[in-house]
Parts: sequence; C-alpha cells; structure tokens
Amino acid sequence: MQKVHGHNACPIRQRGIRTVLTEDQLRKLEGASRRKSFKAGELIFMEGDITTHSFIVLSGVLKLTKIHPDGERHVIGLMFPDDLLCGVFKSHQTCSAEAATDLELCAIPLETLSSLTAEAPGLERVLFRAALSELEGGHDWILLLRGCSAYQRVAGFLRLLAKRGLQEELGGVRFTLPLSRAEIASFLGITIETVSRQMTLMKKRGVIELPVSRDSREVIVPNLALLAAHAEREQLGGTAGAFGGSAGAYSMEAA
Amino acid sequence: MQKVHGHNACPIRQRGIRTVLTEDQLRKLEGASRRKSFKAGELIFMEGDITTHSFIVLSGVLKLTKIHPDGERHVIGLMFPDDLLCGVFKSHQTCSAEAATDLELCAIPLETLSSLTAEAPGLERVLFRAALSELEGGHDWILLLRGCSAYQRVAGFLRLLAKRGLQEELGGVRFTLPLSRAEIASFLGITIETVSRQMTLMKKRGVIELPVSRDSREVIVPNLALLAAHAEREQLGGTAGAFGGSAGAYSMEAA
DNA sequence: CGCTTTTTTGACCGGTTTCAACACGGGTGG
DNA sequence: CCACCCGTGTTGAAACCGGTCAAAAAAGCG
Repeated sequence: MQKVHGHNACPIRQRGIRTVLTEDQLRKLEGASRRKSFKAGELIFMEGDITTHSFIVLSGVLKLTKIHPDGERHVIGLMFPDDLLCGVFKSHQTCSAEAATDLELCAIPLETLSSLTAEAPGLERVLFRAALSELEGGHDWILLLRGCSAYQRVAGFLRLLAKRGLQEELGGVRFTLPLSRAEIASFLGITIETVSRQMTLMKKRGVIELPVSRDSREVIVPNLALLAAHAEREQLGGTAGAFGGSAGAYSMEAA
Repeated sequence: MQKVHGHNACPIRQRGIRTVLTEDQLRKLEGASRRKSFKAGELIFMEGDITTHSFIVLSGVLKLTKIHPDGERHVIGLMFPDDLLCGVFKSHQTCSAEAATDLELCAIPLETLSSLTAEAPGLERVLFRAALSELEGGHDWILLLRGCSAYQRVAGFLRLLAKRGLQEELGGVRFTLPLSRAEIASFLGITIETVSRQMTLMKKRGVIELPVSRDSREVIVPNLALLAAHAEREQLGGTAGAFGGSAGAYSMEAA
C-alpha cells in the first residue's frame, strides 16, 4: 500500500478549501503539495516571475515587496501563518516574496489547483474569495496609511504583529519583530529615524517595553487595548478603554 | 415577436463578458439588466448593505467612500464609464457608492449573474480578473500615495481625470472636476487648502488653466504629457518630454 | 578586541497642516 | 434690483511633523 502523502507533503488545514473538496480531491491536493523551508532573508519568488505555485504560510512571516518606479524596493504586505498566497489566475507575479523570518510554506503547484478547479467548481469560488479579501486588506491599508501620523502607523503595525500568531503572555504580548527598522519604515512609508523615535515615544508613554537585552527586535506589549487605542487616536492618558477596532491587517486570509 | 430588451435594459459592451457567453446567455443577461440614473450626490448603496447587484458605469463618475474608524468619511476610489463594480462573491458591501456627477449605471442582479456563472464557467474567471485588476489598482494607489508630495498627488489625480472619459480637445483636454475640493483632499489624503495651493501652483507653472468662469471645477490641461511629467517628478522646466508612465489609475476595469 | 551594521539621538530644514481672514457666487427675501 | 448670507474656494502666517544630515551608541561578528 502506498503512502498517501509524499514525505514532505503537508496537510491542508484551511477550512474553506476542505469543505469544497471530496476526500479524493483533498488527498490529491495534499499529495501534490510540498513543504518548503526558507531561512530569514531567502527569496521565494520575484516580481515578474512566472507563477508556478500557490503558497500557504505554515510558520514564520512572509514579506511582499515591490519595486517602485524610482528604483526603491518597498514592503507592501506581510503574511502570517494560515494566510494563503493565491497565485491563481495570475500568469506573472506582481510582487516579490521573501522570508522575513525563518519560514515554512506549503507549496501547491498551479496545475494541481487548476485541474482541481475543473472537478470542483466550488474551489474556484474559495480562491476567489481569498483574493478578494486580499483586495479588501489593501483598501484598509490605504485608509491606515493616509490620514495617520507616524506614531499611529507604528502603533498600528505593532498591533498587527501583536494580533497575528506570536507568543502571548498573561495580560500582554511579547514578540520579536520580523522586520528590521528599515523594513518597517519601508512598509509604513516613513524613515527609519522616525520609526525609532516613535517607538521610544511609545516606550516613554508605557505603551510598549523594549527589553534592553540582546536583540533590539524584542517588544513587549503590556496592554493590548492601550496599544490599540494609541493606534486609533494619538495619546490617551487614561488606562485604556476597550476598543473594537477594525483590525484591517493587510494580509490575505485563506477562505 | 417579443422585444429582446426590457425598455430600460442596457446592452453589455464589455469585451470580456461578451466573449464567454453564448448569444442566448448574453440576451438573458441584457434582459435582466436595468439602466438606472442618479443625480450628483445620490446614494447608490451603503457600506454594510447586502449586495444585490453588480454595476457597470455607463456615463458619469461614481465615488466609493468608506467610514474611517475616526468617523470621517473618505473617498477611496472612483469609477468611470465602462468600469465594472463587481459585487459578486461579496455578501455585504465594503464601502458606500455615491454618484459624484450625474450618473448612469447598468445594474445586473446578482442572481442572474450567479445562475449564468453556473452555465458559463468562463464568466466566473472574467469577473475574477475584474476584481483582481481592482486589487492591483489598490496596490498601485498605495505606492502613489506614499512617497509622493502633495503636488504630485494633485497632478496624478488630474492626470487620472484627463485620461478617463472626458471631453478631449485638440492637443489638450478640458473637463469638469467630478469632486469638490474637500472630496479631492479626502481622496488624496491631504487638506483642502493644500489642494487649492497646489492647483494654483500648477496654474502658475502653466500645467493647467482654470477658466475664471463660474464653476471653479473647470480645468483645462493644455499639454497632457507635461501634466504627466509633473505627476511623476516634481517640476520639469522644459516643454515636456513624452512619458510612458505606469498609469495605475485606481479604478476597476471591466475585463 | 576592533570592525561593521543597525539603531538611537540630536539639530536643522522644508512641506503640510492648522488657524484665520478674505474673495467669489448663488441663493433668498426685502 | 440690491443687500445680505452662506457655502465653497482661495490666500496668508505661524506651528508642527517628519525628512534629511550628522554623529554617537549599541549590537552583531570575525
């Protein structure tokens, strides 16, 4: 009897995909998928490359970048575990992808996906939705970047990280920034100096803590609600009111 | 013999759609479509509404707005004739739509569209592409808004209008702004005063002319290439070099 | 322990915002 | 017909924010 998965295949966990496929189709999909590991900084694909796979983030953070007409490379999006990088229907990549941290991906060949689309009409719709939520994320991010001060951008960025898949602790959150100051600056459309200034400001205000220890990438958020408040409106003296903010994390969630 | 169209149905001109449908299907689609007229300022649908139709802009300009968490309403996109507002696969509207000018739309009920999708598998893909290009537009717009000065934003905005469906004249273009200064400011993420200042600056530089006449919304662009140049890089004294700029107009084109 | 790279901090400058006043046009009603 | 008013757009002056330049401090690395 043959093994169901290749030795480096990976199970598809996305709820949306599982529900529109039969057992056989799911097995076929998983059989064709391959687990791939990247070390921080490694390139996954480049802008302009022919699209060959769709990817699902298993662990780590993926960074999407694009070359601006002026030649500068800008970070335009981040993807976290369970996010689906849906290359379907795009013949060429419209941005580059790079491992921001050590990264594990599930790579699904496009041929597999499109042959499955033929069999399972529902699948196309699922992928469609994934791309659409990606679109919505873009809109939200536009709104975030436009009227917001540098302070709010940094706060918003940290809130995003605090929310998505990182070690939680009692009351607060502690995590490691997946991006350097330069990359954060690029992502937020500001300079590294400003990023640095805003973060020390937040530290002074008690919104975050920066353990003096080794890495300058360690961040502790003692009070997530307070951080969220600062992301919405600059400075609120009090001990935070609850907030039901619309996250609007700019990343594509699998359907 | 029965009339093919209802008296207020409208012909579907989109090339992409026509090629994936049979005669019968096309007739069905057109038969279900309805031409709707709106006066400037009228609301078409609201953020959060249940999605009931897809729309194609026949004439005029449509304005997409969204409420920012801070309560402010922001213009996040514009749509011009032949653009497709593709509500498919979204159960709820994610932004409000309003007539920026007097407006004519072709409204297509979603049921019609989804029943056709079942018959014509290619249609789903066409709509998918439409949404995708919308997505790409969003990315481009993010890039445009980030590094650019207020001057470049206004120039880019005017170039967008000059390109999309407005009266052309020999050599130059003359058109009426579909948005008030306040709306332009909101769209570009700057203040009305700045919009005003940049426009007078452009006038001084000879990039645009503002007929003293009644409406302060009349704009003449004597030299489109010059305008494009100013949208890319601030001030270029000379009499414009040709430009093959990546338009990146943020609006969704029908496939 | 030196070296490089990254991050932080400071001083300065320019563009935008902000606040405020004014101009223009189009209504309304006397 | 004109005075008045209100909304929209323009213009001016000062404050602020973030960018740029420069240098010091901290962290990584041999």
